[in-house]
Amino acid sequence: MSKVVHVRTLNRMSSDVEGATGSRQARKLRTRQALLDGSLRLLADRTLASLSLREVAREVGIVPTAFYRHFASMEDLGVALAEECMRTLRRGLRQARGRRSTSDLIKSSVTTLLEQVRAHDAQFRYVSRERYGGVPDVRRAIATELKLISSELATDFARMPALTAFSADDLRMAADLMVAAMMSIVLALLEVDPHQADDEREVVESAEKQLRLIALGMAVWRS
Amino acid sequence: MSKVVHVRTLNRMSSDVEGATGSRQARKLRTRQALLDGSLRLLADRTLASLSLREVAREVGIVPTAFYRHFASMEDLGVALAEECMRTLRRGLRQARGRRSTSDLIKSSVTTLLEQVRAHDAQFRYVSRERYGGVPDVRRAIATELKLISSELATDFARMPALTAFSADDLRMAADLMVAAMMSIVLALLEVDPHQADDEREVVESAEKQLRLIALGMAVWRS
DNA sequence: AGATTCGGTGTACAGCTGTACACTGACAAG
DNA sequence: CTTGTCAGTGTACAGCTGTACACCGAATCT
Repeated sequence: MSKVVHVRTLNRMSSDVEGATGSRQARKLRTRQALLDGSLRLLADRTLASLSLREVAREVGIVPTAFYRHFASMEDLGVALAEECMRTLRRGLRQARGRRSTSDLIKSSVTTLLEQVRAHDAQFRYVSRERYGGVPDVRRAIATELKLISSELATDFARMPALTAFSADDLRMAADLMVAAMMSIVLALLEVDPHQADDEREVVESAEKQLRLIALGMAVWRS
Repeated sequence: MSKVVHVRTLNRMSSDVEGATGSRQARKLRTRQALLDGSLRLLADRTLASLSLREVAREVGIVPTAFYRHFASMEDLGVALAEECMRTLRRGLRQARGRRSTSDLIKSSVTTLLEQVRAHDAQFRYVSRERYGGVPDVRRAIATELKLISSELATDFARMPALTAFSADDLRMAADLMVAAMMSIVLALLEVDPHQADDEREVVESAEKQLRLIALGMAVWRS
């Protein structure tokens, strides 16, 4: 409510207000980002398909027709949003892989995953909701990024001395399984209430065991 | 199109036409089922959230307001549809487990899964689409049924001599992982074109390997 | 045979949707 | 200083939505 007035004001006032400063293209970029952020806010517990153009325009405080200055359609917005979210996610995972503690790789992976999910709740919710339910283009965008994550993991596997017995195909297969398991863990984490520390711990422990089970299988695998 | 006329005719004509026969409650049940079937047809490549009451009424050839004689809302219809689909799926899986070939359990499981997916394409699509994207009640209905499948698998595991080393919790954990892997296989199968036999075979083989990897892990697991 | 139930119909309305069209005024370029 | 660009505005409209309301007529009950 107040937000609407806020932004609307920003684009009108001459100066001294953050929203109205910057070059024209900078301002355009800012409202574009506002559209993405506002959509994500509205998508906290709904599907993209059930979100109307007018609604997001209202949320960011622009008139409906102005939406078209930034996106050709809601579907377009959805794709851009998916790409932004997946970029965030992939960055998080890469950073997670970077600080691998030698002590317990799996434990630290799950911990980092938990941190990421809690830090980027809305993004994870959007992606997991649209991954299969969304319009084709959004689905494709997400699938592409997930494939990327999977192959990054596969090349990571390839560098591990313990996994020299794996063929390239099998590395891929194992990475796919690992990613699938992690996605189902993400979904379990999203469903549990963070305030219920016990429930959360239970999910985390089960997740660690599942990954350990897969790792165990990989240790005795022969291509 | 012609369907609309068809059904509309059925409910009007006096006799000799299948649609107008039977007791009143039988007829009611039949249109209720028609609503479920029609919805599933329309949901082939869309979300429940994007499907309107009027649309499904049109599809089955009744007037919009008549919808309320059968369901209180589209959400209600969605829940009923989810339950129906999951019942079908669970029956399929149970039957799959029944005819376990001693030769290769995993291979026959994947084969049966493929058969089931191909036979009940629309149901699988609906469930996997609404599993995370749907309205809360529909999600809950699906989650409940999946938990059931998982625990059926867990009790199955419990009867296997090779898995006596597993605690009850760990059996559950392993079953959850197995179900998660199978769901991701289902999704891969839904995405591949059945006419592209090579692609399909590739997915099947990868699926078998993934399940084998998990089984291998279970074989060397110690609670 | 008469009364009741109830799946189905048709009309109606307010509220929302996407988007076409003409506009304004601050910025950027010449 | 003039001119063009373009993110934003406001109005307008047709089409869709859910659902309230009054009604009908065949199956069912008494």
